[in-house]
Amino acid sequence: MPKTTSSVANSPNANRPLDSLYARIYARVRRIPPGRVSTYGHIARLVGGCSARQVGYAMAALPEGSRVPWQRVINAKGEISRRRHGNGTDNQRAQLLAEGIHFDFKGRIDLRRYGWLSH
DNA sequence: CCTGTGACGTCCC
DNA sequence: TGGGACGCCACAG
Repeated sequence: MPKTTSSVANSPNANRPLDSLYARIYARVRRIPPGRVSTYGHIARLVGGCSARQVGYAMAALPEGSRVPWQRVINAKGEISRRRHGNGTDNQRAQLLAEGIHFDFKGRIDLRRYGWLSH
């Protein structure tokens, strides 16, 4: 067994997905219903043992066409977080609009209205 | 091993 | 209300 921690997909726990941290993050994200959103930090606290940044990494690591509703995870300010590489933000906004989520004039989502928190 | 980076969050002014 | 500084930490090279 190699000492170094490899990537998620190649991790030694790959055949035990529910034991991997990323899988627990994904499981939590899957529970956000359509038309609602949660935040990176909130998911991190619910899962436990990880930071908001890691949740962002987990979302970035999702393969294209994943069943995980990553578009429902936004930042604590109610904004769609900007990718450094690529333009996935437009896609995310379009998907959320399609779910009936309203963006204010500054492009933000009202978490008091759409936030799926404490779940 | 060391360093830079990033789909974040909290504080402070 | 807004923007910058800083903390954070897994990953990749």
